[in-house]
Amino acid sequence: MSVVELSISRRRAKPRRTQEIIEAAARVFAERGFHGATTQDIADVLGIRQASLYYYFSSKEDALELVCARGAEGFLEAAAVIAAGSQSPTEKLRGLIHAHLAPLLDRPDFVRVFLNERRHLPTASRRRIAQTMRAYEKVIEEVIKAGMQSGEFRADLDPRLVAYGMLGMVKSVVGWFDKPPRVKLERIVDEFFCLLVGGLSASKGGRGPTRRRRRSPIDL
Amino acid sequence: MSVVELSISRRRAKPRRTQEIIEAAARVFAERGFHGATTQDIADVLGIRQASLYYYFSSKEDALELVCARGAEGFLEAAAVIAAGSQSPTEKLRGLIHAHLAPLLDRPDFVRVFLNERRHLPTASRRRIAQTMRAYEKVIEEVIKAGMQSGEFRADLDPRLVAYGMLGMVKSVVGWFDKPPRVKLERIVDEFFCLLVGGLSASKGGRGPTRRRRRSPIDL
DNA sequence: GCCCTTGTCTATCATCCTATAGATGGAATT
DNA sequence: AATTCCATCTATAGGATGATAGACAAGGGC
Repeated sequence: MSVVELSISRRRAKPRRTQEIIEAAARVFAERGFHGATTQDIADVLGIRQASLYYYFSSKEDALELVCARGAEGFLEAAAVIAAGSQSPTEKLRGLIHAHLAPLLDRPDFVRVFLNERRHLPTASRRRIAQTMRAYEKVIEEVIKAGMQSGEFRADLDPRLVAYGMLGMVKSVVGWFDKPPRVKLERIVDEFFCLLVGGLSASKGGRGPTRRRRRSPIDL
Repeated sequence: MSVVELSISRRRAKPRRTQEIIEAAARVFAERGFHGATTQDIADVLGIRQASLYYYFSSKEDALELVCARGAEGFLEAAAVIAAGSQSPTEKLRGLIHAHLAPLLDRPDFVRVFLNERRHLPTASRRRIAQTMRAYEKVIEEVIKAGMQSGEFRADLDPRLVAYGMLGMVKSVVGWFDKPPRVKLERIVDEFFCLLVGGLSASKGGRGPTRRRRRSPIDL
């Protein structure tokens, strides 16, 4: 068996099970927090022995890194693509909200762990993620700034605070979106977008962006 | 010494030091999370022995309860007072934002622990706090509903989602308000209020609430 | 001077938890 | 059929951690 074949079979065989292991870790970390969770808890979810986990990761911290990596995956990239596009700042804002919320649908636990437990990562990877997130915030801030400069957004607010406010709003969704009563994610995007752009006040002449009533079949 | 005097002297003597102990616990819990923190860490902050802590609380969990209790203190009450007042919904909204942020000034660590670590409380107190918080959310939702019914707020948004959005926004402040570059809390209130009520869009006739330029000497 | 209270200390236990080492059984490969 | 590889197991080391028990020093009231 050649080296190439070996690495291929490794890439075929391991990932399936490894994925399951990491998913279990994500679930447990999300539920109890990193330090509140034991490797035994993870093993229980999988129905295997605690020590068997170490075949897949080399330490509990390592498992956290794997989970966080997947939880953080794509945020910056997706935002950067949207920001670099040719839409108006208002349209971009909608895209950014949507892009931030979309990962909650397919990997909520990973996102949760990434958001809540990343501070427990070893210094190196924590720094790396922090840097990525700063860049992410920057992207959003720049879109807001652009909108202010183009006259599309009001210019009397601090773009950084607006960015933080919006981020806080969307980040908090992870805490309740899958608890009853369940709200369709697309509706959250819609409402938050309208709220952010148009504001709560009814006393407006030309009210912000017209609300999209129905959306194209698959947009998510 | 009568029973009454005894209980008075207890309430005079202990609280000073007890306060310091709980403050240390709050600091450590805020920094490392409940399970990530050890009683030794708390003792180190105080410069005493780990075992000495147990003179002040009976278990680590008990310490968490004390910290969380103080962190949660007053939120619901302050909001209820504002909601019951005679101001307009718009004014009330400003008050609610302010009331939520104010505790960050004098006890940020307690609030942090309350927000991030309350899930690790023993079931009983966790339930109690959860209930209080639901009531708190309800108060905010009702103010928003009232504004919609009075025609002061736009009525095409889901009041619950608006409440969640606003809460997410203000809750996130605990994560960055005391990191450089520091922003005066009153300014955060102001900007978030304007953003929420007026929206980001510049295309409005009568723009939401006029921004308060200078505020009365002491409002906090 | 005596005694009680208060706050802290020393010493220690028992438990829990991560991580390692090496064995085992079955599947795949040769 | 023999060998190798993979995934899991058993057993356990080793350390950290929460908590208890009891000693002790300082200070105030009697």
